[in-house]
Amino acid sequence: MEASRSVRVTIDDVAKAAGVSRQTVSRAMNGKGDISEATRRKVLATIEELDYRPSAFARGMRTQRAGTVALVLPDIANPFFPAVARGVFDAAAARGLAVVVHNTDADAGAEAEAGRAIVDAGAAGAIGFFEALDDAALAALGRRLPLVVADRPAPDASVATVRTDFLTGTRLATDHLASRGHVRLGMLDGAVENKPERRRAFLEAAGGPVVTAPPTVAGGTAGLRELLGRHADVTGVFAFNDLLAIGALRAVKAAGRQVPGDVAVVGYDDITMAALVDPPLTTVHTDKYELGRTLVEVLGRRLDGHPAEHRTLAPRLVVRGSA
Amino acid sequence: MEASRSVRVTIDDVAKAAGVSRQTVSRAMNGKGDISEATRRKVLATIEELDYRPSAFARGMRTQRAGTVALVLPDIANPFFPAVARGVFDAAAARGLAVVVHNTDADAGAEAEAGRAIVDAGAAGAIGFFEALDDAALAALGRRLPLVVADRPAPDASVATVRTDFLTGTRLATDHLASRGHVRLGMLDGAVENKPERRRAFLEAAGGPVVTAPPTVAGGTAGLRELLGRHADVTGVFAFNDLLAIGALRAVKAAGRQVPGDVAVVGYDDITMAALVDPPLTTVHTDKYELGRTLVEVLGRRLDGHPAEHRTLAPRLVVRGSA
DNA sequence: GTGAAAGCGCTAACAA
DNA sequence: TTGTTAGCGCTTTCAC
Repeated sequence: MEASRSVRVTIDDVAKAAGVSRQTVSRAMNGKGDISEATRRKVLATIEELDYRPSAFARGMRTQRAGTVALVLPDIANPFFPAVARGVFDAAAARGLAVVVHNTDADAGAEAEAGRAIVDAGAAGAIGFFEALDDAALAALGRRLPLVVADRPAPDASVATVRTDFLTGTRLATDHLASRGHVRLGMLDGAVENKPERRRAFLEAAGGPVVTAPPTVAGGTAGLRELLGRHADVTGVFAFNDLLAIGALRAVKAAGRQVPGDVAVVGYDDITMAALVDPPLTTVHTDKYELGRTLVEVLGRRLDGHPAEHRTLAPRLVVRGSA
Repeated sequence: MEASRSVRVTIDDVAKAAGVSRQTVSRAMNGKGDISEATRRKVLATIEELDYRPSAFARGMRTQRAGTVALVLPDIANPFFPAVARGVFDAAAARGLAVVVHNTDADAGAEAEAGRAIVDAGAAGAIGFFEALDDAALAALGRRLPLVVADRPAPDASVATVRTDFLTGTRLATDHLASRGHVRLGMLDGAVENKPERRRAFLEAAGGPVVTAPPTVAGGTAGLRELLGRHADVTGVFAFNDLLAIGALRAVKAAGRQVPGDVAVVGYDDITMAALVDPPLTTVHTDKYELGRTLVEVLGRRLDGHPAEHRTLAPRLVVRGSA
């Protein structure tokens, strides 16, 4: 008893079995060109019967396009991105698209290399977070295939975008801190390329000292120490993301001070962890799943021949215990 | 001014430019067959010069194998998996493999469908967590392509495995609780298919009541209430994973009782969140990144013609505040 | 509405 | 060591 020799069922086998030509089979399965309902049905039945699966390679060779979309992101281990990715996977699966993930660490070289790999692979399109690549390179990529970028301005009319409204989100945070009586605010900004909006919005809205740190828990701890060390009068802290905010929370507590009594902290993103730390983090919620879903939706419309769209997702403040 | 018309550079263009045959170009870039060092260098230089990129489709059509590996997992939004995925991405990138991710929600139908898609796409191999698919179907998949499964016994000699040692991990947890003076232990088991090991190990090692709940924070909260409601004498709780454990922590605190004073909790996995909750979670650490890396390594050896291997990763206990 | 011919770009097998 | 031949399975003309 041996494993069944798997000889590939080709379009010709189906054609022969259904008593039609090869192109008729192609027409039946792709729904293109004129074909009588009767033949169509017969062919489809034969396909089913023989369990025929068209070769992605052969098809790609003709069309120069695979049924694959690329998802580019800095770090899947950063809790913001899995939630986005989940939205991408679900929406892509619903459209019958496979998703190839490229992890770049927000490195310009890695992002460029990912772009090259994506083009070489003949992906139907690409979506993602390009945090280091310059506009020219991004626009060039957008000329090679349908491209939707997240949380970044379009470098080019051909590139679609989906953005979360940082300005509003930041206002939400600083207004909340102000409403709690904090007059001197500080910001923990993430050391991330191409993301000046939150800082700019903070400076406009509240105008306090800004310390830059890696967007991690450890970065938040170090950053907060530096911030309060240099500006002892700061009582309200706005962080670039929740990881930084959680680090800040820990630093405040470690210094023997109270949150939010002595120092209030507001984060950004509302990652799962935010609700579970002590005190629970007050943060600006962005719908990460929806962001992922929308990226695919916008790409899908692009694939269907529509022009590049630009969507914006509205954030909202979630008040918990930290501010 | 128009976008540069992108006419594809083919192997024939390179051959012509280098003054050799098409096959020689193929040999030069794939390092197969005999070729003189001089020609090889010349061809490689020409490739560079023309910026030639071989067509993945054409290559796949000949070889019936793409430079792609599939990663199958239940839910990228569950914090255990991003860490594994990161290890997979890094190791795959180092081998020049692209990674296609299939999110299955541990649903048997979705896992089967993912398998079909993987085979159809001509993936070089597949790795992942099949939590619902039966052994027969898994073995069948393993016959179609190199397959490495995580945290599950091999269904077949052709299927390689990488597992974390649940038995040892569970012992570590129950022994620790015992050493802290807890005589009556309970377990919060995850409602997950094909994962009886932790429960079995718990029953053997400590033998207390087991409550099953969805492996989430909410599940842990509900599960702990049920556990303590039915078995008031339980003072030490072992959870299937950290999410459940964190939920349990919250339930204990919500009931006005102390952790670890009244009830001690030990989790499993050591997700990032574990160190950040209050009290910090004592948990069994498994190296998720290493798991992902090893999955790719074992697949790579398979791809290089070696037989299916079986690796086991050792867990270790991380004592924090909750037990 | 359907079929025949052509060819996408590559590599395995064989010939030189 | 290098070149030639053949063909992977599909879709896009174009003819009927």
